Amino acid sequence: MNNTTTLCTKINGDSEKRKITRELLNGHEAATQLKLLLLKNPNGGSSLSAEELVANVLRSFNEILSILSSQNAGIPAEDDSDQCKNKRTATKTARGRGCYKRRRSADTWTIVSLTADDNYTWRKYGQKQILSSIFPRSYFRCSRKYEEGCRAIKQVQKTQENPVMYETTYTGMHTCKSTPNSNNNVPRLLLNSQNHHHDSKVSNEKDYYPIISPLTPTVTQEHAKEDSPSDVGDHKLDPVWSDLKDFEPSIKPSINLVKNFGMDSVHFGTHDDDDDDELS
DNA sequence: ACAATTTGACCGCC
DNA sequence: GGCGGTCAAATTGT
Repeated sequence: MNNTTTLCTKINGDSEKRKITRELLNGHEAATQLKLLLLKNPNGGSSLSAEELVANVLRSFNEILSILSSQNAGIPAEDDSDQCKNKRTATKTARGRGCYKRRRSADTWTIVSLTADDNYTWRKYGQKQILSSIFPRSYFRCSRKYEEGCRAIKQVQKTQENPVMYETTYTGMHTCKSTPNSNNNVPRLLLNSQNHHHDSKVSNEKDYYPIISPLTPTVTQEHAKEDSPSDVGDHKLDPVWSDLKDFEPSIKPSINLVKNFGMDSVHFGTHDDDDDDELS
């Protein structure tokens, strides 16, 4: 894969490569054990519990993402919206409406999962019907954007191939200090199972959230340029599990899904676009 | 009353 | 000019 090659060129040093490889393998192994665990035998031949395995998977990928993010750390976030006000002035939009600059080369990470939920609080700011898909694309930004200047945004869209799956593209890292959940690295799939409401803060997502456990997100990094996606690694995967609590009694893991957690489905790619574009 | 979402308009990029 | 991303007023929810 060229993407992988491209990624490796950005890794600083062999030790990090080795670490990434190790973590990928570790995560893969944990996912495999989890698959076995969930498929049939409660103990799956593993000495670890499902929660431990999941935590292991998450930890591995978080570590990787953290490493990757460190490649790009230190690139300062640009201030929102002010400069565009200068640029665009008041000819059309006195308050700067429509005044923005696209973020073409920010870090983007795509997760294909059975849920788009996560533990961050997102504020929906738009939804559009996209030509390439019959399903609308929803746009979210971190609810702490204005409080803490957090620049994380995400796009959520059902996949056409498999409408129960959601493709969530995260752009930029969380610069807010919000800790989405106190159980940051502890999957909650077996916790709080009684309630059945997908009331993440993003209410409209629940319109098409599946009530199926998001067992195996496919993570794709499309860009790795300006911000470090560590937040993505630190927290974003967790959310995936948050909906499990709703589905816990009837988890029916899919082999197909599980296999997505194999290394083959973790795609890290980079786009070499210019990186001066920013959201307004 | 405040917060979050919806939705049409606006704008940049291709 | 079309498409996709963002803004913000209006609407809805808590």
